[in-house]
Amino acid sequence: MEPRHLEIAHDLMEDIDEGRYPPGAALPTEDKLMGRYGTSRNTVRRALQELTSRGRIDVKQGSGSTVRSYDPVTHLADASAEGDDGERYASYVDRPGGERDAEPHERLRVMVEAAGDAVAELLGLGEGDDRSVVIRRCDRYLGGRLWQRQMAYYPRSLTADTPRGSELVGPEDIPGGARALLEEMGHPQTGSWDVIGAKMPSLKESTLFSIGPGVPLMVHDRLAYSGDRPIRLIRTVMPADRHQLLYHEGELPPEALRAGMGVNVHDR
Amino acid sequence: MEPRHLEIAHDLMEDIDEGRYPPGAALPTEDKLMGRYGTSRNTVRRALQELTSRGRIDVKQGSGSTVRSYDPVTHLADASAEGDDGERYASYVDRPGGERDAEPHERLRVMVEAAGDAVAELLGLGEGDDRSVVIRRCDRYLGGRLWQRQMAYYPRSLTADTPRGSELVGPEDIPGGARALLEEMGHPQTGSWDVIGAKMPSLKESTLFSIGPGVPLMVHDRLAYSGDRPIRLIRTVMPADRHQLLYHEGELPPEALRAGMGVNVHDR
DNA sequence: TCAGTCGAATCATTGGTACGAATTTTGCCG
DNA sequence: CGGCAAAATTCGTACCAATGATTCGACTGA
Repeated sequence: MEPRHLEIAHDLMEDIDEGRYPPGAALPTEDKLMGRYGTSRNTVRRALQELTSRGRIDVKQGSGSTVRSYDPVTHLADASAEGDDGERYASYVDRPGGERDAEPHERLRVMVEAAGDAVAELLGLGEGDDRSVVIRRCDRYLGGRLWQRQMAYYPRSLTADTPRGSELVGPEDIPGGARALLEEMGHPQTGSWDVIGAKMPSLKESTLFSIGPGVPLMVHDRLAYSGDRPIRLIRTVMPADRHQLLYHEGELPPEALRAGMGVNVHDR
Repeated sequence: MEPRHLEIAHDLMEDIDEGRYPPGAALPTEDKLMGRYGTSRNTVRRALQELTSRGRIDVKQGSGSTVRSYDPVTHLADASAEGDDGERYASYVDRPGGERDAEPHERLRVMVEAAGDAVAELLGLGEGDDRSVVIRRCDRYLGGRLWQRQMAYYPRSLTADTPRGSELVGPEDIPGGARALLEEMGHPQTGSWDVIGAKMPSLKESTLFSIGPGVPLMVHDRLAYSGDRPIRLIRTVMPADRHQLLYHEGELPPEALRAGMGVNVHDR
C-alpha cells in the first residue's frame, strides 16, 4: 500500500511529465490539494516536498508552486579545449537565452596553504615532502549568482622562487595562462585525468550557489601531469541544473556545433 | 534569524563533517534531539529530512539514523576505451570492497520503435525520414540492485534488411560488438560527442535503482558519428553515489592507475 | 543451548491546529 | 485613472497527538 503522500506526488509528477503542467505553470495550491485528496495539509506538503527535493517544482511563500524548467549550458570540457588561459575552465557551447547573455564576472583569490590529505595524495606529495600548494580559486558569476567555483592546486615546490613562478602566486590573471607558464618552467602538460561526479550540495554550498533544494552539484576534477609528475589539480564545482559537460573524440561535423545541440537529461 | 530546523541540521551536518559522527555511525535518536534542542518531533524530523535529502544520512524505521558513506566506482569513459563490445559502457577502474566483487549480471532488451523528438533530432532524423530506431537497452545489476541502465539508439535505416543488420535487432549480445558491426556495414565510427549531466531521479527511477533520497543520477550521453552522419546514441543512467566517470588525455603514468585513485566529491 | 516469542525502542505516517510571513488581489480615495 | 492601503490568499514554521511498522534485544520454553 503506497503512502498517501507518495500517491499525491506520483500524480503530480505524472501531470508534469505529461505536460499538463508545463514549465512555469502553477500547480494547485495546498488547500486545493487538501480538498482534492481529502488529506491534511501536512500530507499535501510532504507530497510537494517530494517534488521539491527532486528539483521538479519551485515553492514560493505566498504565491504557490510552479514547475521548474531545465536548460543547462553545455561546456566543452576537453583537455584539448583548454584555451590560451589554461586555468580557464572551458569555453562553452552556449545556447541563447536569458541571463546568460550577460557578461560573466570573475573573482580570483590566491592562497598558499598546506594541502589536505586528499589533495596531497593526488598531487603525489608524500609525508616527508613539502606539502604547501598554491591554490588559485576562481569564482565565476553570471546574473549575480555564483555560476561555478574552480579551485586550482599547484605544488609549491614546482614553482618556488623562480622568476615566473611568482606569477602563479600573484592575485592577477596569468598572461598566456597557467598551462603555458608551467610549460615555460619546464613542466609541459603531457596528460591529464578527468573525474566527474555528482553529489547533493551541503547547506553551505546551497547558499553559496544560491540553489534551491533538489539541485545536485557536478564536480569535475582534472589532474594534469608532466610526464609522470602531477603538476596541478583543478576542481570545478557547478550546479547541475545549469551545467552539462561535453567531451568529443575524433572528427566532428561542424554543423552539429552550430545546431546548438544539447542533451536534456530530463528526457524520457 | 535561522529557522529552528535548519539550526539543528547545521549542527548535525557540522558534526558529521568534523568526523564526530563517522560514516556508519548512528546519530542521536529523534527523542534525544527533541530533548537536546527542546523542540517538537516534527521540527527534529525536518532537520533530519534536510540531511536525508542531501544524501548525508540514512534514516531507517525502528533503528535510527546513520551516516552514509560515499565510495563510488570510477569508470573509464573514454570513447577510446570502448572495448571489443562497443555497446558495453566502459570497463571500470575499480577499487576492492564489498558487493562490487560480485559478478555483474546483465539483462538485455531490444525494441524497435519510433524515436521521440529529442532522440530523432540527435540522430538527425527529420520529419520526412523514417524515424524508427533500434533500441538496445541493457540493465546491469550488481549485488541484486540495478547498477546502471544503458539505452542505445540506432537508426533503423542504417541496418535495415542487411544480413548482419539483423544482428542489431536480435536479443543477443553482438559478437565483436556493435561498433565493429556498424563498421563492417560501412559505418565506421569516426567521432563522438559525450554530454554528461546530473539530475535528481524521478519517483520511478528511485525505485528502479533502489536509491534513497538525496542521491542524484548521472546521465551520460554519447552520440557517435560516421563522418557527419550520426550512427548511434548511447545514454547511460547511473546513481551518482556509486559512479564516477573518468576521462584521460595524453600519456598517463601507469602507476597512477594502480594507485586506485579516485576523487571523492565529498572532500572539502 | 538454542530457537522462538514478546516487548521496548524507534522511526513512519497522518491528522489536527495556530500563528507568522510573503504575495497577490481588491478596493478605496484622491 | 493612479496610487496606496487593507484584505485575502498562500505558503512557512512550529506545536501536539495517535497509530502503525520495523528493529533489536531480552526473555522464555523446549
